[in-house]
Amino acid sequence: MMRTPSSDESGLKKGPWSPEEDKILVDYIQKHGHGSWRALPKLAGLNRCGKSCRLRWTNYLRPDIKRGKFSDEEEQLIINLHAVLGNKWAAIASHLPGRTDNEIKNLWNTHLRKKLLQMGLDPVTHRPRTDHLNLLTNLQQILEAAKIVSSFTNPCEINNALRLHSDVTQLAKFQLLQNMFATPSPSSLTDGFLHDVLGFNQCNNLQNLHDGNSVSQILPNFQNFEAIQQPSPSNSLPNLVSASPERSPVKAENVNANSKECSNPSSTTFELTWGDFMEEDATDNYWKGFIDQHSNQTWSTVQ
DNA sequence: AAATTATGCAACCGCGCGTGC
DNA sequence: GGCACGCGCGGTTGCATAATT
Repeated sequence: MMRTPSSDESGLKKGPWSPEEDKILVDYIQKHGHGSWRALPKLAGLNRCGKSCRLRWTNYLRPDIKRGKFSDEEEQLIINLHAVLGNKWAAIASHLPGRTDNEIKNLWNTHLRKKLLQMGLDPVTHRPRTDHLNLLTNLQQILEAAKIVSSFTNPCEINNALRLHSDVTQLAKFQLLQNMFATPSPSSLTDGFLHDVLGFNQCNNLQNLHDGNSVSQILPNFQNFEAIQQPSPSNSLPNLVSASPERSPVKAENVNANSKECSNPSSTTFELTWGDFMEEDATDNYWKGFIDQHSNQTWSTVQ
């Protein structure tokens, strides 16, 4: 780990610290305090710059440092503090005894940032994401489903799978719009975006209308989606959802009923729960398993 | 089993701020 | 006011290790 030991043009050592160097630094500071960091290396007999000594001490050698895995409580505290303070790692660290700004910054960049993204939250604003990248992620999952659909040979399977695919597409669109509506004057909510990406026609003035309205007030065919949207205590949602629906059984036919953009609005007969959609990874295997299961059991009755 | 890719994290770097002259 | 210096912060790097192919 770390860099290869080396020295810069001034002859000072750089890179990882040896146990001997650590001991010299610890011994010196325990005896004399750090005083002037700039003067410390010479006084202690270290071939390092003062900056390197300060970093090594504050991030690793300080006796009050707490090492080891962050607890769930600590992680949640960091997320909460980050929502208020932003990337002020030192300020955040001051609320977590024994943790350094560097450690917290690393934790954020390697774990917490991804965690928020997976929850459909923007790691900068902590608000639901409305950017195209998130949409593309959702659409990618839909395309994965479509890929599986295309592997079917039974016309009945294809018909039912396409209906499911249409429902999921509608759901993704609905959630994207809902997140956009939650943002004051979202820059991405343009007519071009709505037409080209979501396929909506006659969306003039939607940008102006959105403030204070719910999605379904403007687009009535999404009423049934909105009816099932509820806040969720869960913090582990796949990218498909940005808003947080609670696990609640809903018949697929309800989803389909008002989906005018669905090529075949007739209802399906199988039952699915939103939990099936929301709380599993939308992977090939997941979709395959999901579709296989339903095609084997109830889909075959739909002709 | 080997090669490749992804991840974690200690350490470095540049910049801005505060302080003293 | 302007300059120099020291310090601390946040962003980034690059290596070791883990995971995947």
